[in-house]
Amino acid sequence: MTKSERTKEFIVEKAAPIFNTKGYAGTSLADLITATGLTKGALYGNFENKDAIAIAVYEHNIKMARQRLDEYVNAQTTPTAKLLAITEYYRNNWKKIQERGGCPYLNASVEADDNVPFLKSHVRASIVGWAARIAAIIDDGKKSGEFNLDISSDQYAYTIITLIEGSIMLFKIASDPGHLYAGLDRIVKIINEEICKTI
Amino acid sequence: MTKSERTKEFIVEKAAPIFNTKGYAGTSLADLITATGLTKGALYGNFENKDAIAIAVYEHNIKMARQRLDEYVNAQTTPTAKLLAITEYYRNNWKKIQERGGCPYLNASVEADDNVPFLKSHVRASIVGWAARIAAIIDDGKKSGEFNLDISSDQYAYTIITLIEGSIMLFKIASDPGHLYAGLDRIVKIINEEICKTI
DNA sequence: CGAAAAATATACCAATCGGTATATTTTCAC
DNA sequence: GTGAAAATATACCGATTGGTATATTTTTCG
Repeated sequence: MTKSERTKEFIVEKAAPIFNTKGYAGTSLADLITATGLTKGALYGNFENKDAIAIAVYEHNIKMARQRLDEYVNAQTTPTAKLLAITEYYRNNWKKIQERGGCPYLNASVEADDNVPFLKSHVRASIVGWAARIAAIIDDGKKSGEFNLDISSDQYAYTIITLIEGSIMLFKIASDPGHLYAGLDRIVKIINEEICKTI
Repeated sequence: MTKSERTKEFIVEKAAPIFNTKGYAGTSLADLITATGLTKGALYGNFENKDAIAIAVYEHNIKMARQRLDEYVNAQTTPTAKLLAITEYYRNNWKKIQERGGCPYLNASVEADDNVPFLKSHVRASIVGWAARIAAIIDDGKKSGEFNLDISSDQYAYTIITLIEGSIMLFKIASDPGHLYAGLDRIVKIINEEICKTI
């Protein structure tokens, strides 16, 4: 790993929580200089401009979120347990999520869709990717005979995301994890009553 | 209505879509000057500062959203029909919601919670108010014998909001009303299977 | 109509914005 | 160790930021 690569990574890591809490429009180069302890020259020597940093930070935030979630999911073997693990991840990590400024998918979605066009395609793609991973678990469950064959994997993947993001919004603004728990309970209910085969 | 009151209202109306699309941090005074056709003097003669305009705009956006939703709800007589009317409102108005820059609750929630502290209390209060109105409908349904007595009105109110906001997020970023429809369908299912008495 | 008051426009302010050109330092291969 | 190259720091740029002081216009009321 070259010096440049290491510095790039360092900048992204330091900038990540700033962008996720203050948003793209709310984050200034001065914020990044303070957070990294570097100078403008170092930032512009490693990234073309602020937009490029924002994109790298978003991809980093998503990658980290995916990794953390995967740790939970991959620790399970059955599709049912994997789906439930997603809810467990959020149940056990709401405090860290709050500290990090919330869900990067939600934050970036809301800011990017009208206001930060260069991020929109990245956000869109990352959410499609997330849904695809959940849908793949559901597909596995269908193949293994654990899940109902007559449900749409894609549809249920998006329902799970809807409930996660909607409840994170309420949880964040109310500073009450109860809202998050309620959303997760609803997901568990759907897994048990609709996704899993109820013989 | 004094001149000042009329001008204040005029400013708020013109500024409303700007703030809802570009966000607080993304909206500049220059934007407001362009949108209103007024000058800086007129803006600062009617509002103390940009924050005051943002608050007035948020309250206006919420008031309008509530009015539009109330038109749907109040057109119905039974609690069941009133709850379903909420979903119908979103089903019929997704295009306008998209044009206006999305749901002001969602937009303001996500931006305010870390970044725009002076708005946070307003957003929080308005969401609590919204949930209370939905909960009141559910309470009516309990009294009339239409709804199950053993469900939490508050809990179901927040579940409805969770599904609306989560699906608006997906709908906006994917530019696909199908995500919104799916969320609304889920609400209808919950109304029919859990809120309404199933004798 | 005329004068006081209210409202709006204009001109200005310091601070900050993102970005660049250049000087200096650090790194790395030989 | 040395010299070229890469990386970082410094100093600067014009544009824009939110905000204010003052001049001008418009409204209101007797």
